[in-house]
Amino acid sequence: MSDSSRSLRADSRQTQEDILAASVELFSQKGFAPASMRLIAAKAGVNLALLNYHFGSKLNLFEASFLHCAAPINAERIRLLDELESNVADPTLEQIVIAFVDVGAVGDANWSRMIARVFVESDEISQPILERAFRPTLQRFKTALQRVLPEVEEETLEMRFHFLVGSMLHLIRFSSPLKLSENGRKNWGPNNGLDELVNFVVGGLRAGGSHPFSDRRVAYRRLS
Amino acid sequence: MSDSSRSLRADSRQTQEDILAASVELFSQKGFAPASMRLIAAKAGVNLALLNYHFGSKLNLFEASFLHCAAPINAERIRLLDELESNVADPTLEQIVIAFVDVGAVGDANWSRMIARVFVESDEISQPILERAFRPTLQRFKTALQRVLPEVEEETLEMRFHFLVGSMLHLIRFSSPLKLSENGRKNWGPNNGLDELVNFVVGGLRAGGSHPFSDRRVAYRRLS
DNA sequence: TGCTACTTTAAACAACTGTTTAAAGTAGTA
DNA sequence: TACTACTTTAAACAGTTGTTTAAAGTAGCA
Repeated sequence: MSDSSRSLRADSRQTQEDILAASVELFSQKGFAPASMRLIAAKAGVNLALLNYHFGSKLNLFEASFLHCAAPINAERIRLLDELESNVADPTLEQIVIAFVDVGAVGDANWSRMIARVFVESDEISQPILERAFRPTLQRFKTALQRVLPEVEEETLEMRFHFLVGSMLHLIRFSSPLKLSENGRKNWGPNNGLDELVNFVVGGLRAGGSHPFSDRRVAYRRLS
Repeated sequence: MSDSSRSLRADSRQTQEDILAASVELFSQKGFAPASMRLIAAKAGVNLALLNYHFGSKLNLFEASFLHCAAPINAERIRLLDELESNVADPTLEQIVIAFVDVGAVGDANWSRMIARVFVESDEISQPILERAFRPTLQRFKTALQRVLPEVEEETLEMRFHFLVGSMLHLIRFSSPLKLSENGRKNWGPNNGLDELVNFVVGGLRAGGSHPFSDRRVAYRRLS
């Protein structure tokens, strides 16, 4: 069973790769429910039953598709952070953010869209998958961020990291923002808006505000 | 047909309200596809055929559910902004952001989750619905933001507004961030993290960085 | 060649999907 | 009471869903 020279012929591996490529494309574009097994099988050019034969169930296939994209992306993130910390005396906040956010270089555009998709599936599907896949990476970056932002409280930093992820996922989800004017789509410039994203989240992570929102809101509402 | 005293008895209106309440709850929690018409009908306590009778199709019901939540929320946003601009000589960036972000006071928690859900459905479903419902509100706030942030270029500001929306949706989607440590969920403090969100996006909107990302990345990558 | 383990196939399964239909029910009007 | 317009109901429609099954196919080994 574990003898790799006898089991797993070349055809089987190729089949599994074809299935994964097709499912990543369809899951990332349509989401879990609308991407049917038959659609995936057709796009992969394989028999329908092979999906269940090789991956067990649709949910397993979804998780496998996610890990197929998330693992190399997170590995690259860690690699960039390692490289940064071993080569530079004092990594800047910007450099750390870039190492986390610039995931487009790994795989194709569908890979990051696949990850973004998992974040918005219903909790039963996404929660267990996400926590296992991302905790180590998030922990590493949190530590790195704490070093360059010692003045930010730990809980505040975690939330700001959370917002960073939200901005990034939103950028991945939409190739362009909801258009504000009538005349078509805006030009996103170079890097698909990544440079603007970095500026934004660096500003957010560094934000100084510490007044509790509730006080300000009360004060503001009393104006009227 | 437009005679309101004859058509639309009380029972019919009640039925439609029950259907809308149930569909908002199920659509917001499960998304479009997994929330079946039968599930919605059961939760509303009405006959299955009434959903199509009153709303035409599932997609129409989805759109109606969205508008049921989005319209009052956007109205409240505009109202707060109007109030702000007519009562205060120079509204601060923080006040404008709060007027946009503090949507929890309208309806219940499902309302904002319903809106967040539409943003992550597939493009065919969400794109036309979103643009029509949000363009006026986004335009108004964009103008208000431009006034307090004259130093930020228009396109940059639009993108930063885009990231603001992403952070907000992410906060709505997750009641708590992916936990970074083993010991359960973090405490989100008062206002469900809204105060932290405001600090973060205000910092991001004010961010000074204007160096193009591509240059920095090249420089950074050459370090290794 | 016969044997074994693995892979692929077409067909079928039961359950569920959104939607429609025709009939029954309801209430106000003439 | 008969008439009208509107609402509700149970049942059925045709199509799709994920998954399973039994048979056929394939390749390496004795």
